[in-house]
Amino acid sequence: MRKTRVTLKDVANKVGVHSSTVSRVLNPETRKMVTEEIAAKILSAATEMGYRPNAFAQSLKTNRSFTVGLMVPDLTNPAFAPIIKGIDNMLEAHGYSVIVANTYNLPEKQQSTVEKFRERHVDGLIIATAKRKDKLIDDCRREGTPFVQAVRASNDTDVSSVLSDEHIGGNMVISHLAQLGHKRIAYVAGPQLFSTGYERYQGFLQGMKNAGLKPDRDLVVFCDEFSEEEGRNATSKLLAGRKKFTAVYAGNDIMALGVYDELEADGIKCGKDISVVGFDDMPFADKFNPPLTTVHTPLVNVGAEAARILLENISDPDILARSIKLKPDLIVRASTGRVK
Amino acid sequence: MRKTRVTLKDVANKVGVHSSTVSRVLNPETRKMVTEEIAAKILSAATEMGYRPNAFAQSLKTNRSFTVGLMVPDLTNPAFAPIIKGIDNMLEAHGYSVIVANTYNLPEKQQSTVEKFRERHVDGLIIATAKRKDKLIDDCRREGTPFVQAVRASNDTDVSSVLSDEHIGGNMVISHLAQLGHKRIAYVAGPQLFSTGYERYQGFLQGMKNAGLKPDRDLVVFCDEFSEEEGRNATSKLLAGRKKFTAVYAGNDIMALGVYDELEADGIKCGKDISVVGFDDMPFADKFNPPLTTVHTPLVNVGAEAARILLENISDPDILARSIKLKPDLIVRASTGRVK
DNA sequence: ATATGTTATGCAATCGTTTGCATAGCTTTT
DNA sequence: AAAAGCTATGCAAACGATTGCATAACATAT
Repeated sequence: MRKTRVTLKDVANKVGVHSSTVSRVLNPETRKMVTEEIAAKILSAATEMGYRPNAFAQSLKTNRSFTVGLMVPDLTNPAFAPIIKGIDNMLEAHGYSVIVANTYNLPEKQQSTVEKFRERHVDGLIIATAKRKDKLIDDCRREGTPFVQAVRASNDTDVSSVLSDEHIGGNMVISHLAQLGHKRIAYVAGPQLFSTGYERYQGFLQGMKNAGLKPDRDLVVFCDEFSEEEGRNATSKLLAGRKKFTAVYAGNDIMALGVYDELEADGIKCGKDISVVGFDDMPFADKFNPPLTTVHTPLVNVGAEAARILLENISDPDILARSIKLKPDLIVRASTGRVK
Repeated sequence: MRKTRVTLKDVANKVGVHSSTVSRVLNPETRKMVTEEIAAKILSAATEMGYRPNAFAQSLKTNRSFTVGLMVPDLTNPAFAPIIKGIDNMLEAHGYSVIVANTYNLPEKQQSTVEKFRERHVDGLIIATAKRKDKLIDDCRREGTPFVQAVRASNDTDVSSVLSDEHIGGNMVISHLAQLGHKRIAYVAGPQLFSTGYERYQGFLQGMKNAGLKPDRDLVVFCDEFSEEEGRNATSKLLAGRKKFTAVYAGNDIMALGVYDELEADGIKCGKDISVVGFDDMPFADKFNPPLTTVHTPLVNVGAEAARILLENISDPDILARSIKLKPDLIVRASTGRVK
């Protein structure tokens, strides 16, 4: 029951010096100010007594918490795990801790989360919840705490962000499908109020153009969320329409799963009768039935880069905003095939 | 650029009272000590000025951080997402923030993480990394910070834990398989140094006994980690052996995926030729090929209960340790079928 | 009118660090 | 040997909140 933690003063008393001297020794930057012999004595006493600095006291004095806040919509979405991993690994290596919060796409939740983070004086924020137009981002900018957007970004040009290049992804998908002979390609679009939903749709349009295909308005369905259910709904709408299609390209892998479901329910074999493509390459996308052809976005790297930029921004608050788009890859699996 | 945060003193000056009065008003417990009229004035001034308490200063004084540390082996494992969600939701509702750390099953990492948490003076710990015999748990117990184990637990009886009831799970699986006519059931065991690996194996043995079946030593393979690769290796060993088997029960879903791979590679149809069962019911287990019959462990609840117990333990440190085992369910899908 | 009790507020110490400044104890210069 | 210059350490004031104690101000009892 050693409830009483060892403090600077304890160490100081033991060695017979003043606590400020101990502080200087324990801080690498100021270590050289004190006589080597004494420093050594202090160091050994500190480790022997098991001294650990009190992070509160330090932070209170220095106004740095070595803590960053991370906002994600819902970490039950498996695509976020690799992102968090990338963030965590990068930050941890620099002595930072990460506080995670789910916001479930609820504005109030987002607001309260930012306030919580402010109270805890996080040194920076990573925001993976932004809408294309987001008051929250304005607030954050005004407030002054360094932050970077990851995965999704608002339209603001003067804030840093790390995304995957959704346009290129779209191009790759369509050119792949076109090569397989597909012409009538349906698009199941994610929510357009998120950059992912919007940009991927733009990528689809551009890809069609580049492939010399004309997107059919009746073969595009917009969804309200990136969910299986919305994927199913969209697909049933497509099936109910009178327009034929030979391939479905979905706004993300989870929606693609919904597409699978609804097609199968209609007796249609995914990958044989109709090709399906997703986006993200979420974990286990290769295990689905059939294994899903999808755009692999380097999720771990998105996280890591976001963290890196944030660190730069923390150490130099006046650095200019940077936007990074990471190149995705097309992963061809069994859900796409030559048009019948 | 409002870098300067509003402090208690600022509010006090504005209203013309002392900062201690403001403190009392802002703290619900002591609000009644001050005249209503003044309290109202302070309250409105505080909100108007946008006062937010400085968490460090508070924590320094009160020795409470309203922060808890969470250690997981690897949050890339999709099974952990729901657990974290359960934890986060519960703690958040009580004003706590969660700091997550991956330890990748590395003892040094675990050690350094606990130290980091100590520095940050977390009010409690949730540990999902424990081995059956774990020095770390001893350390934590000695140290005195409240903690609870989740998912996995050490053998210690006097520490709290929240697990799923692995034995019952095993029974359900075996009785299901027996009912389908399976007698020669192989077991791909997870690492025995984790309670999950060990208890599930015990559950398998017990289930066999209850079903009047004799486990065949040659049909049990022990793996070093809960990974697809180990699942594959184990399966190839089983296939190489001369003993026939009609079903494979794996220590968790991820290993079951490895089993799938290796069986398919051998031209064996999972669910038809050989039945396969997993454990956990990880997200998207219903999307695999074939959809996986598995033991559903209530992951969100495991997290939530762990958090609840921790909260109790924080508010009353002398409370006695509690161990909760949540009842799992068998989810029958297409990976199991009548024996051929 | 004085003594007593009650209550609302202020004072000041404290939590454990960090850090600018003062100073004691040297060394070096002249 | 006195003056000047270093350097290593200590002193004490922060940081922003909480809280036991003192006290001013008023109400009540005698």
